[in-house]
Amino acid sequence: MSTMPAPRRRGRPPRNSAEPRQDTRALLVRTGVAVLTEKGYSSVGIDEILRLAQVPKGSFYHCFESREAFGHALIAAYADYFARKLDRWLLDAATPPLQRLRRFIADARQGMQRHGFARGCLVGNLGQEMGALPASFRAQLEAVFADWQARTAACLRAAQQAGEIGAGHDCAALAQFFWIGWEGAVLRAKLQRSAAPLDVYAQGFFQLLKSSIIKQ
Amino acid sequence: MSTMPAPRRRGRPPRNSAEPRQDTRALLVRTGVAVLTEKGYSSVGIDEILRLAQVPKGSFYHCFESREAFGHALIAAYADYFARKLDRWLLDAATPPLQRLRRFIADARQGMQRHGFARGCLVGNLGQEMGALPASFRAQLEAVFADWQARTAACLRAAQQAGEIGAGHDCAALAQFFWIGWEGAVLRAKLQRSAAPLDVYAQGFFQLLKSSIIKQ
DNA sequence: GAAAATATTGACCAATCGGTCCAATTAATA
DNA sequence: TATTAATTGGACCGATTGGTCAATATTTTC
Repeated sequence: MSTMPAPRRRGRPPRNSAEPRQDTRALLVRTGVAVLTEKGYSSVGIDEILRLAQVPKGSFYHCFESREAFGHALIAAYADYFARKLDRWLLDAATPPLQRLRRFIADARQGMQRHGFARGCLVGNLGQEMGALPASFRAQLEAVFADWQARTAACLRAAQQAGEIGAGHDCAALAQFFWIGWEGAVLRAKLQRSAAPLDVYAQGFFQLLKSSIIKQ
Repeated sequence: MSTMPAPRRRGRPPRNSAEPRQDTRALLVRTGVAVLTEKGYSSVGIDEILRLAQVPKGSFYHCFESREAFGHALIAAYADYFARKLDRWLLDAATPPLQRLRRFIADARQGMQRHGFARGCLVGNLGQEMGALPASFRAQLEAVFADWQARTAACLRAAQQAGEIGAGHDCAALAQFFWIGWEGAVLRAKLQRSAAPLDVYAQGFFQLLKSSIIKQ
């Protein structure tokens, strides 16, 4: 988070400057994602975001209709950021498919380490909090998982075609399994402030990939 | 939750009646566990518990020093309840070890279904929220996972001795893997309001157990 | 230059938060 | 019966919550 000066003038913004003053909105989203990946939704008030981003309350409610709308925007921004990250690793044609997955995991691991294992996954956090969240979040969160799983399944099918994993595997089910458990691993890594849970989980998952399955 | 009448008289309680008036405390713990397994810690205020349990605030602060102390009591109660549940299944000598684990999973699955997949795991919930929780919770939550994993590892070792799983497996690591991923599965089951994530995860885990491992 | 459009600002609001405090009530003790 | 211990009950407190709004500042359009 670059808490740069970003003077932010009042009054109607000049039309030329890129989008119609998306600076403030983008700053709020960046700050919000950073805070919510660490603390979740329920425990973070708007004022905390505002204080960190140095944005007054009026500006917030100019950019977002409500806290709930802000939450939706954060999920969307995070999902998009993460989908691009997944593609960067999982579509790298120069690398064997299974190795791509390993590299994504290593990248995610490094990301958590960089933040001292304080930040987890925004979607996982809100998923866990679903019982206390506005109902509108549920469909959005489910869709994000479905998207990530689809991208992962495609990579696993590539691995299958490359002969890296057995033809008997159900790649969609494997991708589902991966993301179900991976979110648990991120949870534990946060709790233990350690990469060990990520490593344990990754090792087990690749072990599972090695097993050749006949019966579904 | 049996919201029985339980009139709860004021004034000094009679000494004979079991423990020195543990009714109110136990009621608060029961209510708290029920609510927090669904909504987590951060989003649940004391007043909500009090309203549900029909207990006035003065009684709460007579039983617990603070909301934080209440949280610790809830974790302890839940961990104890769950450890007994684990033992009931995993130490059942009349059943093959792997079948014991399957039965525990089936029981947990049934438990979630019974509550319409609204309630998850208290320890998982608070673990996810750790970034927003008082620091004192961390060690307690870690210890609970360590305990559950130890009980599970013992069952896996029994399976190993019975020849149900390969001798090459590291049972402690497998148990760790199981609980890391299982919490993720519970999270997803809550999000999707469906048992499917539990089933997908369980199937993958038992598939992993079937694979014989040489290299650790 | 006047008017309209757009964005910023922070004081303000009702509701709720965790927590305090003490009167009221009842049982045990003397 | 008087005193003390234990527990209930709920009014109250300062702080914080999500959200509103009128005032202000700036640019565009006429």
